[in-house]
Order: sequence, then structure tokens, then C-alpha cells
Amino acid sequence: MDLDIGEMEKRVAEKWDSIKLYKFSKNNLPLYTIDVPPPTISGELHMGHAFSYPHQDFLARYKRMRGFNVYYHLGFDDNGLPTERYTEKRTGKKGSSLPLRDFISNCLEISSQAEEKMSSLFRRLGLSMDFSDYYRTISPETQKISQRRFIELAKKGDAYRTEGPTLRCPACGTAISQIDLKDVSLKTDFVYVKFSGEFGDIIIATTRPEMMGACVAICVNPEDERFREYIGKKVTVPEYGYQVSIISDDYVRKDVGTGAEMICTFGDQNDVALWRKHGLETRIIMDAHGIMNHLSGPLEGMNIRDARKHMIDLLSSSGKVVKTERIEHTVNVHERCDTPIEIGIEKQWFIRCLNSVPQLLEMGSRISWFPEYMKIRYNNWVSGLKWDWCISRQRFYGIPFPVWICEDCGAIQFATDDELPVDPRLSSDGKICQNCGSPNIKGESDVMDTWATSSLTPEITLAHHDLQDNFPMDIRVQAHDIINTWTFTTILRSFLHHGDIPWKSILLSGLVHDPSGAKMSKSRGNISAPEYFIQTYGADSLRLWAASGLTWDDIKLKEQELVRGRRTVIKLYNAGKLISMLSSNHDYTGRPETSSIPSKWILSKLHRTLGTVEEMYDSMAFSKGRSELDNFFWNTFCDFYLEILKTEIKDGNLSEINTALFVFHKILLMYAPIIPFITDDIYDNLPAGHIKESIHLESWPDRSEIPTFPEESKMDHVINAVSSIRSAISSLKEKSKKDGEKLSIILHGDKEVLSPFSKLIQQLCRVEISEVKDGEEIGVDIAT
RNA sequence: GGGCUCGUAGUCUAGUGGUUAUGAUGCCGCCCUUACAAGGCGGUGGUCACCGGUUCGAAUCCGGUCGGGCCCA
Repeated sequence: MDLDIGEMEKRVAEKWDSIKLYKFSKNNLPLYTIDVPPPTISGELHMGHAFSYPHQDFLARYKRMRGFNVYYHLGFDDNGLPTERYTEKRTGKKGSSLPLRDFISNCLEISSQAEEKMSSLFRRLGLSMDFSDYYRTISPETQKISQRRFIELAKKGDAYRTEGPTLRCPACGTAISQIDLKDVSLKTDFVYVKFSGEFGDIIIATTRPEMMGACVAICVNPEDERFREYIGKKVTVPEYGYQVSIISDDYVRKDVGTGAEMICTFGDQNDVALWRKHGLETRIIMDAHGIMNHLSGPLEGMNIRDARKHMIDLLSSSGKVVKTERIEHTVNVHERCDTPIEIGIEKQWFIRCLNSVPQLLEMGSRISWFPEYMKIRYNNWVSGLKWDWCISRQRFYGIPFPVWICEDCGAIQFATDDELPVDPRLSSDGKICQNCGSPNIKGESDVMDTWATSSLTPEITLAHHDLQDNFPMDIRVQAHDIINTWTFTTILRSFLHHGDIPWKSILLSGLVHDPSGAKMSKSRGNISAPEYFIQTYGADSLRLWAASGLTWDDIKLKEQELVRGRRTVIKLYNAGKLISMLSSNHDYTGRPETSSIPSKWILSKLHRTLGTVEEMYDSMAFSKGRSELDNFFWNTFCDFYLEILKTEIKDGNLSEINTALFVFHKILLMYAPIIPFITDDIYDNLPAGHIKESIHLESWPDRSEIPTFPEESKMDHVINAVSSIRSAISSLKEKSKKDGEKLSIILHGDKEVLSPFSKLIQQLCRVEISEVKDGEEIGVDIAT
């Protein structure tokens, strides 16, 4: 009867559910806590999930077997802009066109559906989580934590509201932060524009001619001979007629464009830096949605694209355009919608981080990074911070700021702790300003950035089971592409609130690419869905694929690897079937036979394999443990030991089955963290050795209970002889093409070792050996 | 442009100073039909990306170049 992998996995998952195998409860065992990424809800799993969630699960299962009470808990990140956009797409109704309460209820409903769907896919992957008990970042409990922590920061001065340059997405109509940016390469016109002054003309090159009316200076490099005499002089801004100064800064590169640059408020982040440094004036010509305002003069009312075109036309017709080049350059875009960002001056909420850089670096160095070298990315990011973290968003669905602002005196009033969670947009009843007594007090209309809450996952996760005393957590597992977002913000919050690291270790996962190594994306049409692979090869095979390389290495999705995984699953099943057959009608003693040479041999090999696998799993190198285990199981246990076992049983040496069961049981245990389905299914069907309700309730094998013997090398000698004979016969048959002929085989080798096994050797090779001649080296002579 | 990283048979991969470079998969040949839809034996296939350096000795260490990826400017 062949193995139906899909049916088997379904049956095993149902068993786990029915015995509530992964339900968490406190007990006397030491805790091991894992900070799991709460996925953004999309209703689907992608290959990145299918790669990285098994990594956490390997660790969770292994630690459980090593005697820890593992807290491995799922959550969903279902607030903020991503959830809003998803809900708008699913319902076809925009947040801006619905009453706030209705939109919020849409979001809750849609995200709840998506979570159910994603949970069932995670369950299908075999993650050892309690899917009836996940947390949501939009839940009242989470909101309470997030708001309480915000108030704490605001009262300490680590969160503040101020007016200043702010990154914004004109399409989403909200402020965003440095961590929401992505770079893309775009083709654009590099326009050379002539500015005139009393001394003559100076030509600048710009990619943003529509910002002409926001020009506040021309900047050149102080070392640039061409412009040195112009520094400090004034020029007139074309089409606007006002004058600006020519200033110098060594930031400007002599070899880009003409070497002269126009500074606008604000064309890009460099403008902000130069504006600050040189104390320049401010001319904002665009509103929050990217529409040009009255200060932009002839461009008023236009969007950025039209304004750019129109300004180029105006400049051309007044003879100010010297030339236009088509160039490719990198621009910052909003990572959610790919819209180029703008910078405006607005009142926003910020979390202070620029003044904590040294401490943040120190926090990073106290965490164990797997792999160590990825810590450098964190260090680079922290060292390169340019802005405090803007956390306010002018959007609808997110955790609200628990804040009211007095419209008369401007005082800021926080919610009291017993009011939390609160939505001041919906409830300001009876509030009066505590500063001036005015009833004219208004709830903050902004909501918090999603990361402002997901940066608190250690606390949120622990609080879900009242485990707050276990801070810092043991480990964070996440993909390496969000080191400068999630890793960074979590360490920052932990530092600000606890003065401590959030976890002792961090394990990174790689990214999944298509078979040619390209990034998977919808636009490239090279997306593969995990469901296909689970259906075709089974979840265990997919997990073996996830264990085919180091977790932090990027991986190409090659179907071949899943084929190999399925073979391993089937091979285990068949080995289990053979052992069950051979052991029927025998009572398993629970202990291996230790008097036979084959037993001594396989136990010694097992001892060594277990040591290596343990060492590899301990260092998060699951793939290396797995390949060690594959070799032992396939080449040592199946190819030789099971063949020996068959002849032993045939000869009536029934006690050998004890060793087979013992060793196979350990093999299953070592595989159990990686392939939980097949190992548990085989475990259930082994006639003996089935001690617990599930293999996943068993402990990791104790190496000290597996004996080693010096006789190991004797069996190696026998194995050598078998290989040599097989090889010799094979090449003879290939050459002579003779079949069924009586062969006379003379085996050379250690006669004392080989002789007791001559019958075994003959059975394994299916030949008769005429003579064993004593000698040190194995050798084979064949006469026909 | 910068930081990090990777580059080893058609494909995937082990190997961080020491014989003839590991294993898998693919392909070819032979055998077996015994738990195995891929069970065994053998073969094919590599300028270890390229150039230079250190060394008695380099896939491995150093420098540079090229190419892929991630992050950033």
C-alpha cells in the first residue's frame, strides 16, 4: 500500500488538534520564548512565509524536545495602512468615502476573514502553534499596550509633536517615515536651467523643475573654480522673479550636472539637510496631496506631473532651458504604493532616536545574531539615521493617539490609564482642557504607524499569556530584509521602555527567489504559491526544502529539491513499514541489543550522528543537521543495517529487532523538528516504541544512553568487503555480459573479522564466496 | 555611488590553508525486482567567476575586477 502524503498529513494534523497538542500553558519547565513575525494580512501565504515560518518551527520543536516550555505564539498585524489598503481593495469602498465607524468595521471584518484563512494555511504547514489563540495588533488588548507605551514616551519627552520637514506620500495623503521608504530607479528629464544675475548667468541642472517656485538658494562646491567668484551673489528665479543667493557647500558634486544645484523646500532629503545647515527660508508650494498651491503661481492646482511639464514649457518659451538630458536616477518612493515621496512642513508626532544612536548600537552588540555578520546591517542603519521616527499618519484605520489637543491654548492632554484603549476621534465627551479649562478640546485625528505597534511585539506576545516577567524574550525569528525596520524599531522601543534588549538572540531567514534567482513579484509574474507545493509534495517536503540551506541564505525555488524531500518522506515510511513487518510478534524490550556486532556498530554510528545533529541544531544550522541525518538514515541505516537485520531475523536472531526499533526511534526523533507529519505518523504505527500520544511529546534522545563500542570498525571492514564485492561483480557482469554463471570469488581481508560474517556477506552480495584469504586490505578476485 | 553578501559539474550543495575538491540531482551503461513508484554497482560531467598577491602549498587568506542579491544614498 503506497503512502498518500496528503491524506497522511491531514490525518496527523487532525490528531494534533484533537489532543490540543500545541496549546500553551505554564508549567514547571523553563520557558523558551520566541518573537514571531505577525504577518500583514493578505489572506494568502507566499513562498517567503513557507520558507521562514518552518525555520521558527524547527527551533520551537527542537527546544521543546530539549525540555523547554516553548512559547511560540502567532499574531497578525492587522492595523494601519496595509490593512486599510487591503480592505479598500476587497470591499471596493475607500476610507475617505465612508463614515469612520463603518470603515473601521469593514476593516475588522475583512481582516478577521483573512486571518482565518492564513491560520489554516499555517496549520497546513505544520507549525506547532495554537491556532485557536492568536493575537491581533488591532485588538483592544494590543491597543491598550500601544497607547500606554506611547503616553509613557510622550511624558518622558521621548515622543513629541512638532512642526518640521516631514516625509509624505502624496498618493496616500499621509506622513510616512524613513523606514517606509524604498528606492527605485526611474528615467527622468534632467533639465538645465539658466538663472540670471548682475554678474551674468549661472546654469543649474535639476530633475524637479516644477519646484522652481520653491527655490531658496543656488548651491555650488566651494572648491569649484568655475563658480568661486559667484558665491554670495544674487540671481533671479526664472518665472517667479524673486532673488536667491548663491551659497557653497562641499556636499555639491562638481561633476554632476553643471556643478551648480538649486535648493528647494523641499525637493529631496538633501534639500532638507542644506536648508537646515544654512538656515535658508521656507517656500512650500505643494499641499499634502501633491497639488500645487497658490505660491506656485502659474502651476496652482496642478498635480506634480502636469506641473513639471508646464514649467518646462514656460521655461522653454522664455529661453531659460539650455538643454534637457534623459537620465536614470534613484528616487525614494513609498514602499506601499511606489509613489515618489514629497517633503513638506507639518505638525507630526515623532519618537526620538537620533540622540540614542550609541546606546542602540550597544543594544545590538548584546544580542546574538544568527548569522553574526547581519548585525552590520543593523549598525549601518542605526549609524545612518537622519530623522527621528515620525509615527503619525493621516489615515483612518490604525491605533489612535490617546491624545486631545486644546484648540484655545494648544495644550496636549493624554488619556488616563483606565480610559485605555481609547479612540479620541470618536469620544471627546465631557472633556475640558486641564490647562485653560476650555471645553474646546479636540481628539487627535491622526493614527499611529503600524510599526509603532509592531515594534512592541515582545511585550504584546508575552502579555497575551501574562508572561511579562520573561522580558527579554529568548529569540526573534524574521527575514533579513526587515532588519532596518522591524529589528530596529523593536530594539529602539525596548531600549526606551526597558533600557534593555528585547531578545537575547535573533535568527534571520533568507528571501525566496524564482529558479533563475530573480526576486518574485507580481509584476514579473514569477510568483509561486505554497499551496501548489504542499498539494503536490506535502508539507513535510516543503519543510525539507526550507531546511536545504542555511536559514539566512537566500534560496532559489527549485522543484527538484521538493522531489528529493518527498523521497525522504517515502523512504522513512517504507523503512517504518519494513521494521514493523519484521518486528511483528516480537516484544520490544525498549532497549537495544548490545551483544551483536551489527548492533554495536549501528549504535556507535548513531551516537556520533546524534552528536553532530545536536551540535548543528544548537547552532541554528538545521540544514547541516538534516544532511548529516539524511546520510546516516539513508546510507548507513537503510542500505546496510536494515539489510543486515533481514538476514539476522531470517537466521532467527530475533533480538536484533530491538536495536532496529531503538535506532529507528531515535532517527524519527531527530527528524521530528523538521518533518513533524511523517515522523508522527510512523511513530503511531510502530508496533512497539509507541510510548506517548505523539512523537512530539517525546524528549530529545540522550546521547549518554547510546553506547559506543570499539567493535564498530570490525563492521566497517565487513561493509567495505560487501561494497568491494558488489563493485567487482558489477564490473565483471558489465564486461562479460554473462549471467547466471557460477562465479568463484576469493575475498581478501582480515579473516578473523570477516569469517564470522561470511554468510551475511554472501547474502548481501547474492553470491557465494569460495575462500577468504587473510590480509590487511580488502580485495576481491573473481574467476569464472 | 556606499555597506553587507554570494559566485564550486547542466542544476543544487559541502568544504575557511595541506593527498586525486564533497554529496545530491540530471544524463549514460550494467545488474536486481527482496520495505522502497528512484534498490545496487559503475561511468559522464569542474579553468572552484576573473586577475594579481601572500605562502613550501590557496576553492579557502589579502587586494582588485566582473556578475547576482539585499539594504541604503
